[in-house]
Amino acid sequence: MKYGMKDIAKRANVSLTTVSLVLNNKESRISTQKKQEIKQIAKEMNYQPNSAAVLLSKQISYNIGLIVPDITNPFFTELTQFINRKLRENGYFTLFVDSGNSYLGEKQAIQNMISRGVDGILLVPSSEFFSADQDEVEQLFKSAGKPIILLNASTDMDISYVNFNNVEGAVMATQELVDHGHRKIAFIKGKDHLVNAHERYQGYQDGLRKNHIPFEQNLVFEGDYSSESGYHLAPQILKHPEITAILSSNDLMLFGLIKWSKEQGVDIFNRFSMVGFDNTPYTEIIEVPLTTIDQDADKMSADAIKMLLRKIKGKRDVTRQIVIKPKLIRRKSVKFIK
Amino acid sequence: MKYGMKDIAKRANVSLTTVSLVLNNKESRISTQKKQEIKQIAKEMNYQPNSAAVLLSKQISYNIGLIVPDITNPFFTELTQFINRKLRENGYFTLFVDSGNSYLGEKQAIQNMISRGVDGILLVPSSEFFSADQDEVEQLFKSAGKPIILLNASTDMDISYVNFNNVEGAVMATQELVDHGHRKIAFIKGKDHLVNAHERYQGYQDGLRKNHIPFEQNLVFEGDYSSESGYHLAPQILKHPEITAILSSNDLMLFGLIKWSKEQGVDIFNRFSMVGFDNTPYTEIIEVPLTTIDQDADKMSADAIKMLLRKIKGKRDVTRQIVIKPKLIRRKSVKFIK
DNA sequence: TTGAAAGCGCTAACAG
DNA sequence: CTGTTAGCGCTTTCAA
Repeated sequence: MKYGMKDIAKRANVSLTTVSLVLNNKESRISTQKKQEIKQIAKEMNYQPNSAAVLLSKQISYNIGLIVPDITNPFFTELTQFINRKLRENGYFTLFVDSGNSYLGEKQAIQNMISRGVDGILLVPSSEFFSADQDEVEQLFKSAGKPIILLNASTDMDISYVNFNNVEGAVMATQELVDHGHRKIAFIKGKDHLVNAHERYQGYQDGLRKNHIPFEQNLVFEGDYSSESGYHLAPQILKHPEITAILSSNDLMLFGLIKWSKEQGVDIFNRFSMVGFDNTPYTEIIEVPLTTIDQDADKMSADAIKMLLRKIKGKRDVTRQIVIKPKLIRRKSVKFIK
Repeated sequence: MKYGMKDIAKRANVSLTTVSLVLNNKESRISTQKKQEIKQIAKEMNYQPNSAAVLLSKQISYNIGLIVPDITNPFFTELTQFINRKLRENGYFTLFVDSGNSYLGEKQAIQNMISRGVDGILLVPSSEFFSADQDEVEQLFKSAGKPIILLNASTDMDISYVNFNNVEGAVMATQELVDHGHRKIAFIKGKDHLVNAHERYQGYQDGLRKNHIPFEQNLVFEGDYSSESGYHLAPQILKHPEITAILSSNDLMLFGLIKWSKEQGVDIFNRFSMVGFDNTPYTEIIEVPLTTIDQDADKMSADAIKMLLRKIKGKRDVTRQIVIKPKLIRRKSVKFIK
């Protein structure tokens, strides 16, 4: 059986108000004795507040929406786990949606979440997000009426976000390769409209320039961050005998490449030096552990949550953006050129 | 600005009821014209129903709770993604919680979800779940007052579940190894109280017996399904020169073993034939692709959802259990003994 | 120190 | 065919 405040009030011979007051630890001059008693009864009856009712009257749900493009991507998996835990520690619950990497999915998710009364939303935008009509997006955000924060993305729009410094990361990665004597470095990029993809591409070019290595368009290959796309790109890359190293916009695409090589019996690790992006966990168990750019997902999440909770608590926080420094993790996939 | 039914009613010069009726597509003799008009206005005002209010009056939230022990485990990741999508297709939203593999986490999650008015819960129990007091668990389920279904687990309690036939899977795996000439087969088991772990252990023993191979207690090692536990078990296993093959209760523990070997420079793939459990995606990109037992997570999820929605819709469904046949996926980690 | 009552946005009898 | 009204469970102002 499910009991409500009314039942407790009856059992304790007090009014509904009294019960509400003590169960919410509100300032009041109710005798300590009565307080104890009421709390005791509530416990006995296994009282659980009906949050729909609370939401309706307080307009606070203690629910936060989380939208990621693809939970299957280990980087997002870790992020989700961390956010879920952190939110719970702060008394919030997670409404989770995997947008299926589509803007439509994101839009529906946002509207649904708002309709469900979330107090705020953490959005890791898909690659489609930024190719959607900017005005529509801003409209969507405004009409939500609740704070929404972007993770793992930057934007010119008047929206708060926390992101990594992707340019810097890619420069570091490129430098690492150059330092090992590589000059013909292939780059696997993501779709252009994704700001992160763009920035990593930018960093790759900057890194080349810094070292006076000419940029060659035919050494860049475009995937979509999925393992499959790396898989499909593999044969094209292998066609270039001059390439000695590969920098990939993320680990996953490298995994696809590796899978293909495995199937074809080519010794990819011997053929190329490689560095990835994301420091995805499986990077450590593959044949030769991958050197990669670590994006501290936990820090990003923590910052985003802090920001969101501040906004929720009504601190008239202006739009802010946080940019986090990436780190190079050296493992075994980069070798000196022969 | 956020508009409600009242605003629409005012704008359309009709009563609240009328609006509610047409927006919910209820049987009514309201002129088609008025219906169109109202819907039009609703669209213009970007009306989004307040689901707290709906829930409060209808007692239906169209929210389903999903609890998994560890979203980081690729098997659960895939499950989560599938469930999330499937539920959305059915008009439901997912309240997600990573229980951190603890019974306390699960209990809190359940209570929280109920308090938030979910219509039902899909629970993938942690390894702690079954070591909790059975009576308390049954009590918890009863007091929830909403249908709860177990995934990836079996139980004697009066609870519906869908699970794989783990015994059969483990027998198949063992047989595969035996068929390749192995007789000294190590087994990495999970914690005993987890029924699945127990069943896989059982299957391993059955498989041995069927082939008249004596069971040896000192060839079995206990982990907890995490990659770390495999990592820690590695040195112990390597101490046994007689072992030629390893059957692991899941892929993850094998991954841990591989990681350790990598660090120590031992050629683990050459040393042992191995078969895992779960057909986790990364199984394909590691040095030598893993032979494993495939558990069709999508089928399991689909069955569980179907079952749950039936219960929610009030079909007085009795407690039912579904058991799914596993499949052996042959890759490269099993070789004939020399 | 405590209680009555209005209201949050929507649904569903019941009346008209 | 459409409107009135009484809740759903809880919070909060105001009064006692």
